[in-house]
Amino acid sequence: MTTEPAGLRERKKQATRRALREAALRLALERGPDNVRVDDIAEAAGVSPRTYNNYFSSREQAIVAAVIADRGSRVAAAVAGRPANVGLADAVIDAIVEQYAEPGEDARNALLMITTRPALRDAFIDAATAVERPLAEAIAGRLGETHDHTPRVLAASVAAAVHVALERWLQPAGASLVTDELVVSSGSLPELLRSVLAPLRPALDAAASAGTE
Amino acid sequence: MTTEPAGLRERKKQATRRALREAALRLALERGPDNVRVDDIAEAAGVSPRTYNNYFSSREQAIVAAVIADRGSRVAAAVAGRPANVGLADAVIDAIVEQYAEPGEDARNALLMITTRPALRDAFIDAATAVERPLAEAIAGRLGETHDHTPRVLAASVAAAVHVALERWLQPAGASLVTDELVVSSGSLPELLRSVLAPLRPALDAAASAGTE
DNA sequence: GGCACAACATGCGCGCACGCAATTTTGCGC
DNA sequence: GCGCAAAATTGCGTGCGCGCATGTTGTGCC
Repeated sequence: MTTEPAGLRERKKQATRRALREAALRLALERGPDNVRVDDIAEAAGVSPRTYNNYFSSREQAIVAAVIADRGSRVAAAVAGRPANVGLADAVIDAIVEQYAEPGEDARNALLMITTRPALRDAFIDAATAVERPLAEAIAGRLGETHDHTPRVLAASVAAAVHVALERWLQPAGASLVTDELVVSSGSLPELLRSVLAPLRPALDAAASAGTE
Repeated sequence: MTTEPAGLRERKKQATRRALREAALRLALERGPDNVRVDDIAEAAGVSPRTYNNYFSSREQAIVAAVIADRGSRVAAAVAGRPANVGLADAVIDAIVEQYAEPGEDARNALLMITTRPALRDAFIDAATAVERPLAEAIAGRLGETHDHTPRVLAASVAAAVHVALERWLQPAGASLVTDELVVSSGSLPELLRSVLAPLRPALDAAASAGTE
């Protein structure tokens, strides 16, 4: 299903893409992100600097992409893989939390580097938008063929909530607004994710029950 | 309430900001957006080019800002202004639709220009994110003092839905050729907005009823 | 196999975004 | 008024994003 044989053309493209993002991350970790120019990444990946920008539209994107990789499709697969008797809300929320649970040791200090540089931090947060499209298709699969905007909107909302969670999570110590209250940047990411996704539960449930009626 | 007297400092800043965005839009309409450099905008507004980037982080942002202006605070005000007996969902949805109903003749051909240039189109769509923060506060005001993430998440979801609507609205209908001009594919924007916001209704209602319990 | 075409890689050039440090303006207490 | 600290403006320099024109490589059709 997900195994497209694909032509030589497509395979080379994917190879170049992964070569670029891995080179970007490796160099950034070795010398620090500020001491890596686009030219260096391109050279390390064996392509011209101009070609780099055919794959990534910013320097930060490549570094972040190496950490995120294909989180989008993994989330989509996780949603699709949940048994049919669990509700849509649980399927989606569990899939998100599961895929954002941080794994490897190597990814951990990559994240450490990312969170310290504002530009990288922003790119990382924005990358959450990438789940929207695959997630929308997975949701559509569970809702049956509704050809309105519901799956897109739900997926976009979930992505937006994740966005909020990541912002909160990476916030150094926000200068609070009018009411300064003890806002602890707080607990684990999974916990935070469940917390921000909770308000969307009614919308997910409603869409699911509307689909099965 | 919203009328901060503000010091001279803040007033001059706002004046500069509006001078910049209005100059940007005017020049873009006069000569076409591709024939306007940031230096021109800065000069027309009477500031240095470097200062321009203290206010707007891209050339397109200023042009788009002139059309959007303070839609964020207008939406927030509209939400806050709805009588207390109408539900949160209706308050929010009506406020959004109302503020996105296109008014002036001048704004109309500005939109025409924006929709044709991809860079401007993207900037315009992304600008919908600006409603998030004011809307969150307005929602928080209606929900009473819940100090969890609910208002933020709901506002972000609404913004995301608007995002989807704008994408759909400005999409040149699939892989269309470059031949068209001003093709607004599907129905009216208000209609589209109500359609994409409908799936979020349960979430808004649930938050409201949880607040009043 | 060869040929026409489409997709991709590359070089060039132009503006642009932004960090940094120096300079001017604003707000405030005296 | 006076002076001083915070904030805003400005110039400069550097690297970057991308449109365009051109060379190169994979793909479908006969």
